[in-house]
Amino acid sequence: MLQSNLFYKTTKQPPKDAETISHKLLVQAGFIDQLAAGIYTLLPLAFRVYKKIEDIIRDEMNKASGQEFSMPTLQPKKLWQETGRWNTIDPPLFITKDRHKKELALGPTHEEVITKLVREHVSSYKNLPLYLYQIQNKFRNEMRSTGGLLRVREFMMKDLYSFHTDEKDLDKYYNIMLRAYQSIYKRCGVKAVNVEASSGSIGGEESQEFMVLAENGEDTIKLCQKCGYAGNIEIVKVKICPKCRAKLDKKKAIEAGHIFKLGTMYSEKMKALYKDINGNNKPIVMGCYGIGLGRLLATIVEASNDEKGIIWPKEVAPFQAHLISLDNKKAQAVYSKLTGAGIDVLYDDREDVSAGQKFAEADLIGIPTRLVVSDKTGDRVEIKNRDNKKTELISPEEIIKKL
RNA sequence: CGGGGUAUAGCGCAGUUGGUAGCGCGCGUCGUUCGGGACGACGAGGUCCCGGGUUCGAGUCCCGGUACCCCGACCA
Repeated sequence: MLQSNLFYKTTKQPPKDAETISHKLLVQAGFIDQLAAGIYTLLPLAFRVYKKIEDIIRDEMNKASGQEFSMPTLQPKKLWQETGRWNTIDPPLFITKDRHKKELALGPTHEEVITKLVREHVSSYKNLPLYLYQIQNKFRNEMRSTGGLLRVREFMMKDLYSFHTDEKDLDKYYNIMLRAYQSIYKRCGVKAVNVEASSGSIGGEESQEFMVLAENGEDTIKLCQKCGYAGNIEIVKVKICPKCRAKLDKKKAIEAGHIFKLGTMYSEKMKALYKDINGNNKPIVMGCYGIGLGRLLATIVEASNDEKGIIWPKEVAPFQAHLISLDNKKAQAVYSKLTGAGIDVLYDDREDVSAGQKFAEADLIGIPTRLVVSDKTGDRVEIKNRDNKKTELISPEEIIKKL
């Protein structure tokens, strides 16, 4: 990609209203644009990162036997009245009306829709277990949006729902999801701790949140340094670890994912039943597993930056390498070699921009590998990683091997 | 929804006692620069958030709205 064609714009000054580091950097580096409170456009740079995160999540869900599909955003009131959540869900629903004055909600989550679907398609224990997921826009009528992409009113979310004959089978799959989630955060380059949590208005029996330690976190967790136990302060009121009795540390964290054992609360209310081996009707046992993609993107920035800008972890970076040209004739040849080898390169081909500005922008954007071609580099290329200062002169062929 | 703030050029801001709007960045043209956000000259760019009111005159004072941000409660 030629940088002269890339739709982006960097600024020296952070936006006036930005408080969190991810909000500042994502705006300054030209990744996002605010449309209204809690509503953001993902510009091409951010969209590239978003797609990488989506691919990782999709890969992990598929490995865990999830089947991807897509449910509607518009959800009829009638369905939500079956669970009683039309009026009680918090944050409240975004409600709209069709031309016949029928009320519809913009989906904040899909327990109702999927339970309706599954009760029609599943009738026997032979149809279970079942794992379905989607990656789709969610709408939440929050009282207040905060911190740029950290809490918004419209966002992309992966939600997987699992259906089982009994609690034991749910427990088994819940642990598979737990590991899949840990793998997602690891691949996205952030350290997440899973903590015991309260289930909020989703409800259910047990839930765990995945917390990324960060100054700007809205949550506080209690962490045991000795045995690794962690819990949200919403439920852990004690000062001493319930597992090993060591002292608990309080830490600020961002909730980057949440998984729930729903049990039979939805299936009972909505009559989602299956016949067991003896021909008896039983409520389907359910679990749900959610992760917000935009929040994860911002969380990565919160966890990985320096005074100059963002430092993207390799697997989610918008480009593999940032080729900076201080000599276009030579750089063009390097660019052709790299793209010919299938490497995704952002090539700063601009001729009317100073070297200093190119470097400053490169640091701000945060692509992990920086390549420079100039009259000083001879027939080689200077390579430098975003997260350290060491530079090295190597041949284009060696770069292809390294990347 | 309760409390606190802000609103002036694309962005960040200044604007004195009420006298008809300016700075920095960015943008355009030209020239000089060219390895850490270069410099000069010229230039374009305004519903001073909206609606009323006071006044000879309102960015500025008064009243009423709206939007956005922060703290609280809730969430991925």
